[in-house]
Amino acid sequence: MVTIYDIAKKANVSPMTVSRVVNNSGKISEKTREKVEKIIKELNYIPNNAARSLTLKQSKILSLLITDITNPFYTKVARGAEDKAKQMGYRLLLSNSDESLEKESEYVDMLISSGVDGVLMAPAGDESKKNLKTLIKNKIPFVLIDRQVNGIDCDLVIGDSYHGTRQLLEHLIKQGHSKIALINGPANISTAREREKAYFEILRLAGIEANKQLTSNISYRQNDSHKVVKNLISLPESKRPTAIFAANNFIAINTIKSLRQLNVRVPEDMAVVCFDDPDPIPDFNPFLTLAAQPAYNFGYMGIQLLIERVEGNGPAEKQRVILPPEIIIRNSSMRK
Amino acid sequence: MVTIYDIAKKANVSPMTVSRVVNNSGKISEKTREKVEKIIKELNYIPNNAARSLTLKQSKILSLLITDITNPFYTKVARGAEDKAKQMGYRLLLSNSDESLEKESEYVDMLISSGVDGVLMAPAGDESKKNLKTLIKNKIPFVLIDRQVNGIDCDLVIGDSYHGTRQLLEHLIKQGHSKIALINGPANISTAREREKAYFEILRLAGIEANKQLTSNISYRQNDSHKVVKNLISLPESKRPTAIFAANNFIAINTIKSLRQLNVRVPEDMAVVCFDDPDPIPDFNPFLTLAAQPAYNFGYMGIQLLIERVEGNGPAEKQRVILPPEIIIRNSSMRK
DNA sequence: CTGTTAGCGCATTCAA
DNA sequence: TTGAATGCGCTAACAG
Repeated sequence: MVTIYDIAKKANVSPMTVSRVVNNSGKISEKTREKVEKIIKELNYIPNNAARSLTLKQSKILSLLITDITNPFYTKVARGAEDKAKQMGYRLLLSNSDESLEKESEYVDMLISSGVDGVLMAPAGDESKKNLKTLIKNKIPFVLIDRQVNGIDCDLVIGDSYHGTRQLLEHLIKQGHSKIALINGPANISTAREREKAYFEILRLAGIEANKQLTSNISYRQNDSHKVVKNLISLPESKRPTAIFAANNFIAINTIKSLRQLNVRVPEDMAVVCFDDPDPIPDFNPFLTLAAQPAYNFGYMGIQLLIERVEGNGPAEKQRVILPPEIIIRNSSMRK
Repeated sequence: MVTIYDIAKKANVSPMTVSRVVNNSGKISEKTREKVEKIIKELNYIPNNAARSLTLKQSKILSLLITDITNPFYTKVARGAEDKAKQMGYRLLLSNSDESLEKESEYVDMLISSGVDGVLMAPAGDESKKNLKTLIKNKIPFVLIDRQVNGIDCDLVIGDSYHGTRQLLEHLIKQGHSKIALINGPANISTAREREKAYFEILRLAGIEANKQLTSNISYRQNDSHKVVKNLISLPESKRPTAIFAANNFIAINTIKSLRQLNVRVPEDMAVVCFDDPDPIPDFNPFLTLAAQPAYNFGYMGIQLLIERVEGNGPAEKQRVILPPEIIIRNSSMRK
């Protein structure tokens, strides 16, 4: 490994001078700078970050802790986060909590131990509070994306569940649906709670009586929908829904898979709408009606807020960025 | 920040003893261990990795450097890599080269500077040789996945382009196609070269005269296919292909998009097959006929080989793992 | 079984 | 404008 000492010796200067050249700090004569830089190139010197972060107490590494890297939503978040981080001279450590609190907890410890400067996190659920407290105790700034956590006041980049839900449901209602089921994510995740609240409110405003039998909570990522779908289908005709509002993309896909297995046609027998595009390439399967969230921006803006905190030039009060979804109406919800 | 010194003082032992407890190394009396562990919990001590890697010259961080995080193929690779890394007590730094040599080069410098113990990498192309040489110079072990690089002898986990191509083409031929176009990835990527070689060989074996006009090279990830598709379509009927072999999932999707825009029906007017599933959730759109590669295993085994190298218990000779694809025949290639 | 010494590579502080 | 001393938090090597 090449160190500043090697450079220093060869250049006949002190290690400190080399450090100054590398970091562009202090005053250096043009001559020595050139001499040192030449040798740096010659020897292929690359600074040792472990040493640097030990002295500086900062690593220029940020962490993105998400819950499901296979979900195109988070994949785009990662893209945005990475781009912004790179642009600002930070590296990004990407981790995956798998919607598991324990995994999240393990990762948080890892991250602290790795000395990351900040964490951009989609919390696994409300119980993530414990992990966030750990971050606070260790003075590591964090920004939450996509989901909030009760009792934690911090910078946020979230979507607008209310308006997304509203537009989706109003579209269904306009299509003539009044029995609309909600297959929701877990109740301990803020987005699910918000979507459920909006669901009931909007039905009420539309003069539709909501039926608790039509709502359920399952995982955002595992394939738990089959039983739920079966239940819905087996309801007596008078109660059976004609439309399903799936709280996210994976639930929607698995729901449609289940419906197909049960020989229920979409959209003829059942309309389906959801949040977030399941497709890595947009518009390839122009089928699902959905509320597309600007995932890339969740990541991009999230990192931006985070870096402001890390570098200490953010405003005193916490910032809440709310990004509106775009409703895309396609076949899965259209009466033929 | 809590250090071993804080623990040591409170426990009335030496820092070294604390270190031993933390690392489970050496002999420690049950009594002192308990005492120390209690205080560690009490003070919420988390080891400082920068310091540790500075002394140990290893960070327990591996890097996964891929070319496109939005591609479900790599997303699954990341999953596999992460799972194996975690299981072995390593963390994973995930980076994205965007198929760009310069980005890759920047990342390689970053990684070295971060002191990663090893790199699992899908090289952007043959010119990645330069970046790999940098790794070698810095004595950082690496394993290549998905793609090889001319002139670099190293551990590999790759797919079987020949057999995948063969099965795909034989299927098309069995369907009665003889004018089969190849829309390939860039010629400086090994998978593209291998698929092209296989393409010509298999056509020859089948007694089909290949026509260079029917083959082209575009990017694996950008949407470059439109012009190519247009050209193919505008060929005189006697030369116009009836089937397209797309070298990867994104090319296939973009190709189909273009075909739709040009009012060419798939599969009625044009069959399409490709490598790799474009869907994050398998079997949701049971449409594309494809050679599905075991992406998860690319990552999982890649990390396994890498850790063997990192820890110095790999075999002397380089290991080449070749994972066969699974052919999934669906509608996009079926004559009605 | 436990403690002391020394040094990993770098940048801050102070001195020249 | 440059350099020397010092310490960041940790562990290997040695001593007791």
